[in-house]
Amino acid sequence: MSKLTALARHTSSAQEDYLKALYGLGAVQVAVPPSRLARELEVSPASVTDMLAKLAVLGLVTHDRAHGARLTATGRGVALEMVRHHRLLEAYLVQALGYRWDEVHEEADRLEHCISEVLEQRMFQALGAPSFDPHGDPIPSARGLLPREHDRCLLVCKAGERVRLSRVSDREPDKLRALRDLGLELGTFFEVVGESRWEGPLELRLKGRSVQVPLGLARIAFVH
Amino acid sequence: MSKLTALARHTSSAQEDYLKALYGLGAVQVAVPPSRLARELEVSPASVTDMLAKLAVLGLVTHDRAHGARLTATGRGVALEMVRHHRLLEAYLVQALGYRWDEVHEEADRLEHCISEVLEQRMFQALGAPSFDPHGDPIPSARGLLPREHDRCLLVCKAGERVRLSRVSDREPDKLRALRDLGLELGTFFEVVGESRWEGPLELRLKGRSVQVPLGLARIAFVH
DNA sequence: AGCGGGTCTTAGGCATGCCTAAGCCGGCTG
DNA sequence: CAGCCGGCTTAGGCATGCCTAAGACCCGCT
Repeated sequence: MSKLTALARHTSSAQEDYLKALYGLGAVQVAVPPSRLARELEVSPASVTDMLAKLAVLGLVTHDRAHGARLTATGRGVALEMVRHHRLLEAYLVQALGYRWDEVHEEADRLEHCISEVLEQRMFQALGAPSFDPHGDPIPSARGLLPREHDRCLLVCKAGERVRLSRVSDREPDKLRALRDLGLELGTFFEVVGESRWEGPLELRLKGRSVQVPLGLARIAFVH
Repeated sequence: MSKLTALARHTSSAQEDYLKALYGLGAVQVAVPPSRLARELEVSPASVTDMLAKLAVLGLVTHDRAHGARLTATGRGVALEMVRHHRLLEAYLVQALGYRWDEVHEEADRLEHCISEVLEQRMFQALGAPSFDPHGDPIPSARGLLPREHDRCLLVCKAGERVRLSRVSDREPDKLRALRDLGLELGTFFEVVGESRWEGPLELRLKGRSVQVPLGLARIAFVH
């Protein structure tokens, strides 16, 4: 099917962005309101209406006013291909070319639209068939299956919990840099010493040191 | 200047294609007729007129009806950046990801427009500052300087010459495959046993074997 | 039930990059 | 010297993807 979609498809990079965003907003399970998509992609609601109409004609989404937009099986396939490209690229840039985890998102966002299936394969093999990207997000397999993760946001952890950093949002480079500066990398083991109270920072004990984590950083960090 | 152009610029990938093509057609030294460019890019002459007008407004080309189009210093800079991206990508795909020399051109043509200067740098370093791409074309330095080559087309070699394959055109994958199948790789040493006569094949002696090279292949091969 | 407000869509426009068709222009040839 | 032919440009159109402004629609609240 990967080959079929690749042949049957002439998706533009804008279309791919919409599909990927829909996937990220959960449009496989639930209908996503256009306004949500517009905010996500930073375009006007009118543009979303336009594009959803086009994607519907292509059979990539279903769309009715009452509920919003949902991905079809085909649309989900294209979206997953983009997600796979994105995460694989992030992994490759970090592991093969020495990028830091806060540098890769933007680069991957551009490249994900223009790599071939061959290049995807070669990177995948060069990395030894990785399962996760540098932010701890799972890399979908070629068949589109995602290993499911059961992590929780650092924000909801209770004092006394001993956990490991399993995943971070890849969106905000500056926050990623800040987390690393605090000593938090993927896999870092630590104890939650103090929960957040009155929107104050969390306190962690990490390699013997005490670390204060502001709310905005805890929000993008996930543990298990 | 590399940084200046990168900032001052918002060149589209179409514009970059025109500039690169102009560079390839020698528009640094001589004026290139629009028809030549149209053929090269496989677009209509009218499209070329349109685009040249836009590029002229941006100060990237000069263009008058009498002579044709020439690159300005800035336009040459952008073109060279694309050439550098293209050749570096080709080198990277071959050396780091196991591509064959006939597989890289198309991939590089897409990627050259969307890699950052950072990625360019990292690939360059990962390869150990290479001077040539897998087809023997020189990789322009960041400052835009080209090591100049003095090779000759295999077609004009005389019987008895002992030479080394130094460069091949990267355009036609099937011809590249055929050359490799004949045992001709970059650096391969051989003797020209028989020149082409009446448009027949050349005959080479290569590692003790006698090899027939059709005209169409000899045309894209260069030696020194 | 009626109104208000937010959401979604329609209508009309703009920029990019391509096309075809038609006109212009200049140089070569009869 | 005139006419023709090929190359270049202009004019007008189309598709994509975005926008703003204005209308339609729905839901909840009074």
